[in-house]
Amino acid sequence: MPRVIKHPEIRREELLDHAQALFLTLGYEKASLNEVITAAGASKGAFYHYFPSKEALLEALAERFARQALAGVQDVLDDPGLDPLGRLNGLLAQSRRAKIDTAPEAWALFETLFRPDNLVLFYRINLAASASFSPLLVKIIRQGVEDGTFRTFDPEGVADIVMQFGMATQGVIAKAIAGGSDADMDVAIEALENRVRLYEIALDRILGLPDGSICIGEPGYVRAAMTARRRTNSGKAQ
Amino acid sequence: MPRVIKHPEIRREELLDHAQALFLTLGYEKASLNEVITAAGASKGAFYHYFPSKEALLEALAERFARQALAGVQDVLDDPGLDPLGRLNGLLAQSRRAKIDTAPEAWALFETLFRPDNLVLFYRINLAASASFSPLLVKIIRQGVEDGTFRTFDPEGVADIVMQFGMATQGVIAKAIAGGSDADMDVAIEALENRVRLYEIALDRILGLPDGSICIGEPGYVRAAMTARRRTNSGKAQ
DNA sequence: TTGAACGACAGACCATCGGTCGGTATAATA
DNA sequence: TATTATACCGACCGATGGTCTGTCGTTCAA
Repeated sequence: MPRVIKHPEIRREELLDHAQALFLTLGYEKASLNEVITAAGASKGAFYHYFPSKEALLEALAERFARQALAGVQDVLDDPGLDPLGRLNGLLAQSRRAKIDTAPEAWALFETLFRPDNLVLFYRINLAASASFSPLLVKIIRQGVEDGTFRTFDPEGVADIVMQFGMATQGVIAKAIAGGSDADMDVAIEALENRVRLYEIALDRILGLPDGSICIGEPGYVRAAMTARRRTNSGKAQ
Repeated sequence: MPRVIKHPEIRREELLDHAQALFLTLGYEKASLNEVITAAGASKGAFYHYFPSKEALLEALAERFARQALAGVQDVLDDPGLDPLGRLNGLLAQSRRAKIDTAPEAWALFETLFRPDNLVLFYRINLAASASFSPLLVKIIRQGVEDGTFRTFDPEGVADIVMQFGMATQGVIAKAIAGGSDADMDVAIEALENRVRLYEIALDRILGLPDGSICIGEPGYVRAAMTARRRTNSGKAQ
């Protein structure tokens, strides 16, 4: 093969792109480095020039995901007109929105990210996401406690639970997507709607808020978004 | 090597035992099949006679763990004198007890099970445990809803959240164990106590129970158990 | 008592994997 | 231009999970 020299950033991104595609379709363990390398049109030497190991590639990929997720809620984070409750609700709603009515490619991503094969990748993304989100959540909750809107004896614990809830809804959404038949899908949507309500209730309580303060999304929102999505998909299929 | 023939069940258990030891100390990926096989005093042929793949070995190991966990709460499950709330509390307390003041070898197990290396194994165990516990939880919750002690619109969702809580406390306990210094340990214990309270509050709420109904353990219990444990350990060390 | 059938086991062997290394072409710097 | 540093190449390596052929011992029908 002729020698090809690219801008380091581009080469690195290409490696990450193809790693992402292959890790998601085959799973981290089953996708071999050689596949990633040839798919990216690079060589062993090039790869190991950028990443010290396959593991490091996974790590970098997880960080990139986390960075993107963080960027997606940056405006909610920066908005100076939001009080702690508003910001928390905004965060929850935004993360939910990002999962449900997002671009098709990201949608497909979610679909695959929850396959058992992708356990490792998923876990690393969660870890990276937790590392960047948790401190922000803690800060918001602390602020809320100070100004009296929240009431809790364990801000870190609450932040952890909020993260958990986020992750759990992802799992439920994944089930909803993966469900084969329309009936499966309906059941999954119902489950997701219920789960969101459950989380709202629990969060209200552990934050010492009056009922209905935490509002991740209006009832029926999920169903509406999902059926819209389904129409688009079947439209494409025809 | 001379040919050794053992009773199939014994051979299988031996393979599982040594796999457990090696998977836990080295992690699933880093522990090689050959190591497991030689440790168990078997051969490649023997191994592949019992398990179709390394993956299957992991699966079988996870199932064995789940079975043991289930056996640990069997009495609570069977006790006919318990109402749904009592049974749920018993389950939560028992699972918490099993984690904290258990036999030293199981304690060491917990210590290692949460190392990042053991992600895959841990996940498989959780999966297997969820598969066997969730239906039982759902049944209990349904019963509680019928006889009016619980009030919820989504028993499955609540069951899922209960499972999640269980898993999450495991993580917090692991941190408490892993914490190096006594100060770290104290912080972790504090965090765990808080987290347990948080869960109790949240569960009370999503089950429509009056405050204080869900009681995973009296305040201070964790600290007491942990310091007792610590004394034993330092006693041994001297 | 034999011998076919089968379960249990042994271990040589294989493709492939992640990772290494010596080397080369290009860019940057002097 | 000379020298160094960067980006890249691909042959090569040991180890790994997995396969395959074959052997030993038991069982049980004839």
